[in-house]
Amino acid sequence: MTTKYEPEKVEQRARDYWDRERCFEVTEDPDKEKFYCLTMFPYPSGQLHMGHVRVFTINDVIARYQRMQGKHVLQPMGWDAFGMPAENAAIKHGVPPAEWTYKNIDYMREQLKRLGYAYDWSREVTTCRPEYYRWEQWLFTRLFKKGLVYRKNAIVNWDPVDQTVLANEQVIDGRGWRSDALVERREIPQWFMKITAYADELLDNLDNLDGWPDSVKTMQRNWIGRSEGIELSFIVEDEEEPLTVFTTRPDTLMGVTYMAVAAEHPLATKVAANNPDIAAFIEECKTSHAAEAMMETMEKKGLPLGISAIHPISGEAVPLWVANFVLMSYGTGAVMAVPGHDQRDWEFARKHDLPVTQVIRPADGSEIDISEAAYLEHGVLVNSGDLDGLDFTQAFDAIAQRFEADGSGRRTVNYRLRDWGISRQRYWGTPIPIIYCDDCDAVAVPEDQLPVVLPENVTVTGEGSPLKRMPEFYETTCPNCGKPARRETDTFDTFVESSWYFSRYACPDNDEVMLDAREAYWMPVDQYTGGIEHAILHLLYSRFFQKLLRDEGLSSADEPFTNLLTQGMVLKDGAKMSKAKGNTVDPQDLINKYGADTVRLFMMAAAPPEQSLEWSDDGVQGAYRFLKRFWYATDRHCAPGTVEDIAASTDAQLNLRRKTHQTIAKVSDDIGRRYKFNTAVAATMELLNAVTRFDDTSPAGRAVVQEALESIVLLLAPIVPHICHELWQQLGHDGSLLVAAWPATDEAALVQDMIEIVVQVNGKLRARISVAADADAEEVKKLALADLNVQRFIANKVIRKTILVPGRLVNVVV
RNA sequence: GCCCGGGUGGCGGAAUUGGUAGACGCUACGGACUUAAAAUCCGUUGAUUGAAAAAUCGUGCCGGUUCGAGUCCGGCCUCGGGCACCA
Repeated sequence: MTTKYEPEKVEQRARDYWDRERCFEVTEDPDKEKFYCLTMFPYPSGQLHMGHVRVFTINDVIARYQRMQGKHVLQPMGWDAFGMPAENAAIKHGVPPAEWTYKNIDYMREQLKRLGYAYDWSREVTTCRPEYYRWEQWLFTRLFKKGLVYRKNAIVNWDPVDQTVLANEQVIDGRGWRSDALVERREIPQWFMKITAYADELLDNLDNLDGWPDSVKTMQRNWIGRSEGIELSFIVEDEEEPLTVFTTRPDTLMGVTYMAVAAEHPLATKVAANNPDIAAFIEECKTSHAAEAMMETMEKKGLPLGISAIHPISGEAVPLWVANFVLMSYGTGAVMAVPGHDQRDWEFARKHDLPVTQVIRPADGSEIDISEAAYLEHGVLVNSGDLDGLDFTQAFDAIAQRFEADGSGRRTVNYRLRDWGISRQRYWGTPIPIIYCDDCDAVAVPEDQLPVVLPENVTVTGEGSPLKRMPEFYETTCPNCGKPARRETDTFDTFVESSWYFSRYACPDNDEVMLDAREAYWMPVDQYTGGIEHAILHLLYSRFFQKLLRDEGLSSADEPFTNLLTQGMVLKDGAKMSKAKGNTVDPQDLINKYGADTVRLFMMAAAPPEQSLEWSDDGVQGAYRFLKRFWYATDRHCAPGTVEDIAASTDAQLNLRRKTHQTIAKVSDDIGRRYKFNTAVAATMELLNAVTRFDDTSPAGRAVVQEALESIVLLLAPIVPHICHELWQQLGHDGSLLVAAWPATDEAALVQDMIEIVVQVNGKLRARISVAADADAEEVKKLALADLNVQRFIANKVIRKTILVPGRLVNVVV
């Protein structure tokens, strides 16, 4: 008699067991080897989407596998609970963001539990709770006193109708997403964290992150963008202040034919005062988008300012332009243009009939035509007076010395990385703990007045932050002088919360200190898994925060994440699934229909973790069918009763045993080293197929099947834990599968007498031959040449050479 | 525009260090079982040629290195991610 596979019931029983036994709650145990296994925590958007299921399942598989390896595994879960969607929902439905968020969290927590993830729920962290964000407010005030946070003006997207600051994604074709008004660039004062102070360490430490993908490290290196160059000053006619520029190519200095400043540059502002054309141009630049991608792709425009700088070597006048592609926030807001040796300068010069001068020639003496394109390579200087003939390094040094001698320039290092602007003019975020006093300026909220609690019962309209309309929030007194003062109403960028939550999981209940001794036990995270879209910002900010925490004496770890796995996106219709695009797929339907194990299995079988995965409803059936086959195969095998331990003897029995141990070896490598869960699933499917085909109910045959099925249960336990929990007991085991050890490969079972060798002639496959596993090279070649089909292709030809790849192939070259 | 990835049958993917291209699964088709359907089981499934044995072509495009290239090199095309206020 067979029992039906009913995933709903099977999974309920497994979950009840794990809950009852508190299987996944861990405490610090110095005698055990810890393994901290973490995914990027989710934003509580309402329901889980396929991207969540993918990343959480990947991480759960690793956590459960490591546990079977005997590690003491911590896998926590929490909520990145502040953010824009809650405000958008509030505008749309009139529900306060807090209420909406907590409701979503409750629903999504149940979904996660239904999926059977091995989380230690006792450590749950929710970033919108004061007991969490108070500590980042506290850290902020410490950094403020240390000088690592400061205030300066920065450009934002301003919606003049809604009277509010817009995120880049809320600007659509230059217009506000709700008001449809033309968006303006506006400068407002904002708080910044000095990430640039750690630029070199963030860059250098990448070399030690062996457990990170090269692609992510490369992206971060390029993002930091360290470049060595010279900062030098040009005297501007009739101006007191010289114009300072940074260049990595001082060797091209004699090729400077014009200079350009940003629209926001003081020189441009000054000229605009008496020049309506320039004023209009600057005004036009104000309506452009704040995002760099937009700046880089828009048409390069500029106007001559009508004033000139003096070339510091030749003494010639160099015309000054204002241009929309020069960024005020990068470098000095001014550039020297060398159209002969910079492609963008070249194109701009062509368009505006500015002279193009060649000052570099190729070192190999080849001819170039500067009128066709800019020559970008390093070479030898020409048309540069006494610098002619120098190479790049010599010219760099000569020019650096010349400027350093008279104090008008210096060698310096420039970074593409900018300081991190953390102010947001939004309500649903951590209040920035600053008080503004007319006499004392900006004052940090004293420690004993923290946290600054965000009021949760508010109405959000979409026109500015509700905090600005709440005197009961912003009216306060100066902690310094006691006079009436005003609280900061801006909140933190939500990346602040996600930059240290992984440490807080170690001690989420501590209301005395930010981090305690438990942090030292668990940190750093051994395995961090998350989307590739976070390759730069979140991961770089988290690395930065780790260094801040270390330098505050709160942690001893230099880096937060030892090993990083970046999973690809789940795409729908070729695009990233996102709340904004509304192309999400709700996995709940699939869970209801097939159970969590089927969904987990399908996600793992469909693609390797690092690749993006185009979502399709097909294929889930296959995963479900496999689990049913697995269930019935075990059921059928167990029905006759106890299995005796009898050694395999027939060829078929030995073959199945070999397949079993080949599979153990393969899956161990796939999960433990390669993180290729799709091929691990395929291998166990092959093994089950072999079990199903194996037709031998003799005592020895049943013993071999018992071993094969037990192996499948153990190998699949991390991926489909519920069904394995039940089948493990059915196979006669009393204890929990969770404490079972990962299976070991029996090398003796892998031994084969005969192996297959491929025979090629001139690299083309012509035959497969069977040879003794211990046959020597000559014997294999002899057998290869003796094959009839091989003979057809080498007949009447001279064998020039024979290549033998031991155990694999022979290639006969004729 | 710049940086980082990807492109293999009808589809998702496999091929781990330059050595059998298409494992495993899905779909489709054929068959078994059934009064019937569902479920399940068995078989076929890159293209072309062939009765078969087998042969030729084939991993986005063009070229190169090699006895041998999906894999390495050069140049393109195309799709995806990131570009600092989506998370």
